[in-house]
This record gives sequence, structure tokens and C-alpha cells, in this order.
Amino acid sequence: MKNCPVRRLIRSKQGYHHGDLRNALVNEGLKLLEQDGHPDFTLRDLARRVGVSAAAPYAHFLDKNALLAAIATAGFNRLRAALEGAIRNESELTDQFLLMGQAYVRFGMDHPALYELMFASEELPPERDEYPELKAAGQAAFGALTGMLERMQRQGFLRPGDPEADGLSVWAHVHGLASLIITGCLACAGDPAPQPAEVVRSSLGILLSGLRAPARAERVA
Amino acid sequence: MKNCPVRRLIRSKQGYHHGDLRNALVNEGLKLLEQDGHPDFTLRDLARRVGVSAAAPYAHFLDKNALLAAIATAGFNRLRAALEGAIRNESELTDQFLLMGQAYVRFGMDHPALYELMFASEELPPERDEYPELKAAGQAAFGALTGMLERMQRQGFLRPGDPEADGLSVWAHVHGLASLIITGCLACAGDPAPQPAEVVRSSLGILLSGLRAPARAERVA
DNA sequence: GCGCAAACTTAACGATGTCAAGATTGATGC
DNA sequence: GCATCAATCTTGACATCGTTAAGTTTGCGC
Repeated sequence: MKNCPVRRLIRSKQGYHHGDLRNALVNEGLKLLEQDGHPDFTLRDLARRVGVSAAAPYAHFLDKNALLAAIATAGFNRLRAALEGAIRNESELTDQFLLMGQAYVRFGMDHPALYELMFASEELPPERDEYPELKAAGQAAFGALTGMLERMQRQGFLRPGDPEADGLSVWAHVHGLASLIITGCLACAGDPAPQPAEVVRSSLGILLSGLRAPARAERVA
Repeated sequence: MKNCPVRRLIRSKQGYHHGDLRNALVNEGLKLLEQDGHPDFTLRDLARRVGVSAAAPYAHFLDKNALLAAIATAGFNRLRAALEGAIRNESELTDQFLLMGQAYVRFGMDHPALYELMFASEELPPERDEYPELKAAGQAAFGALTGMLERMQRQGFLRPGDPEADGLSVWAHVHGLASLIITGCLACAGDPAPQPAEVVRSSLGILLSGLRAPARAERVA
């Protein structure tokens, strides 16, 4: 970002100074998550792949956790893009709920390691305020959900309600689906193992019914 | 289990042989998860607390992962007990859905570290067949959900359907809620931060509406 | 062109999971 | 009652990890 690191990278290729190590680490981290499917990689290995020493990352990240937070931030940005892309050029507002829900779960299935990292509170502490960019990226992705819900409510495809509250329901639902699928729990829940795509479709159908039905009075305290 | 380890424990207190190290490790692990709130503890520290050397656990567990699987198994047993206990002595079938759903999420909130471990696929590999007892305990907990749904369907409180398919929807939903709360994502999703109990109640209400509504024809392929 | 601060390397530290080798013990067969 | 054996535990070691301190290299502003 600052001082045009790309130019420096081109100029001094493979010199003592890498030039754009920060982005290189994040990108290589994303690549590494993609290829071996589990979110526990080694800082040393990552540095090795980028071609720097094991201590070099500490010039750009306070911690290994800070690097993980940067990778997770990139993950939330990609998730938001996936959600928005799923309903782009889709004029039928009715279908957008299922399309976006399916896109969410598919993102988790396609990038399980990245997805797990994004929601791992072991490494990324629950006080996500520690990483403002991560928090903002997560909120932006969530905004794609609530935005879609708000449009559907306004057009009468859903019962009127607080888009943020309903968004949390939808988020929890699709996140739960993705998480159960990734952790292999869904495969244990039936014999024969349920088909993920089928479970997602029927499950989203149930939730959509609930979001269409008029809000009912609470029954249980 | 075999050879009545408890009697041996009483007899030879603190000798060279511990007597019931396997259970002691699991129980101390549960206690450790409870007290420091994050699921990454050290095998050496656990052994230290139980009063044995760092290598002693390897007489009872192939791996650190195998020990974690045993702890997670105990966690699923406790979860099932919590779910069943939530609707015990509850004659009103109508309320059981919300009661059990709330009990599920509360279990996650009350035991975040244990809950995270139970669903961490980093340590516990997605092929959970590797740990048959863990798989069985998870299925049993899931059975508490489907059993409740089946009773409600039979009594006409829910629209008829496949209890297992509906159970997966409910499981995904409450798991998603618990996971978002534990990881701190829910706290980031609003300003001011939404109250977990309130989100859970309204969210379960929406899902319940969907499970009551007659199944609709699919609209989207 | 000089100097300085940022970006890197090397070397080391403590801690971790794990293993091989040996010590200790309870239980079993005679 | 005693030797034996397998299970259980300890000791000591190994490679690897995240992280830090100290020194080296380099680009950039003056």
C-alpha cells in the first residue's frame, strides 16, 4: 500500500529485501490453506515458501495470530464477494434467498480450511476488536445477508421484520450447515450419510418458510 | 472399566502406578477446559496436573488427538444429558422445541472450550470414523433432537416430515447460534451488540414457524 | 553521497508432541 | 509363596515450533 511495494518488488527481485512480504505472506497463506485443507500451518513453513527466514514475518506482523487475522480478513472479503456474486444479474428477488444461502455453504465447502480459520476463536481471540479490519470485513460480509433480506422484506417477499435480527438467524443457519459439513458431523448424522446439497436445500426451505410466516406471539418465556 | 481401576486407585494411592490414569486424564482435561476457556491445552501440563510424567499418557492414548477425542466424547454425552434434561418433566409438548433449543445453545455458552473442541476438525479429523465412540456419542446427542421432533410431529405440533432431515436443520441452526456466540461474531454483528438470549429466542421462533408451515414445493433448482 | 530507519538474517531460547529405553509394579500360574 | 510377564510409568532425548535479540543489508530522504 505505502511506498508502492509492487514497484519495489519488480525492481529488486529476490534481493535482501523482499519488497512486498506482507501481501506475499497473506497470499501464500491463502494458497497453503487451499491446498492442504486444514487450518494449522507453520509460520516457518510459510516463510520458507515465500523465501524468507523464519523471523522475517515479525517485521510485518506482531504475532502469528496477527497474520492469521490478516488471512481471515481476506477470507471474509472473498466470502462477501461470493455472496454478492451469487445474486448478481438475478432479477427474481424470490430466488435470491436460496441462491445466497447456497453460495454461503458452498464457500465453506470449497474452502474448508480458510472457513475454519475465519471462525476459529482459538487463534483469533473472541475480542475481535483486537483486529479492526477483521471485524469490519466480517460485518461487511454479514451486510450482504442483511441487505438481501431487507430488499426482500421491502418487496413483500418476506414478512416485515428487523433485517439485522433476521440476518442473524440466517447467518447462524448457514454457518451451522457449513460448519457441520466441514467438521464431518453431517456425514455421521445418518445412514446412509445425507447429501450436503440436499440437506442445504431442504433446510433453507424450512428457514424461508419461517421468514415468510407472520411473526407469532412468543409462547415460552 | 476393566479390572476395577477404582479399587486399585484406592489401594495404591500415588504409587508408581496411577491406577486410573485414563479417566483421570479425561476428567482433568474437562476441568482444564472449563477453567481457562480455550481448547488448546498442553499434554505436558495435563500430565503434570495429574501427577505423572509427560510420556505417561501414551500408555493409554495413541495420540494427543486420541485423548482429545475421548474428552470430546464425554462432552457429547454431557450435551445429550443437557438436552434430555431440558425437557424432562415437561408435559407441554409445544414448549419442548424452544426449551431444547435454548438448552443446546446454553450448553455451548456455558462450556465454550469444550464445545469448540467437540467441533474442532483440526484436531479431530473429519473422518470421525477414526474414533467410533466419539461418533456414537455425537449421534446419540443428535438423537435427542430428532426424538423430540418426531414426538412433536406425531402429535401434530409440527408439520409431518422426515425427523432426521428436520433434525439436521435444527442442529445446524442451534449449532450456528452457539458457534457465532462463542467465537464472538455475534457481538460484532450489531451496534449495540445483540443480546444472545434474545437472538436465540427470536431465531428459534422463526425456525419453529418454518417447521410448522406445510412443506412447500421447491422453487429453485 | 551520507546517514538512518525499515527490512531482513542468523542464532538462540523455552516449550511442545513424541519416542526409545529402562525401571517398577500388580496379577497370574505353578 | 514365588518367579514371571505384561502393563504401566519415568527418564532422557529428538525435531520442531513460535518468538526474541543482535547484527547485516538496503532503499530513501536530505
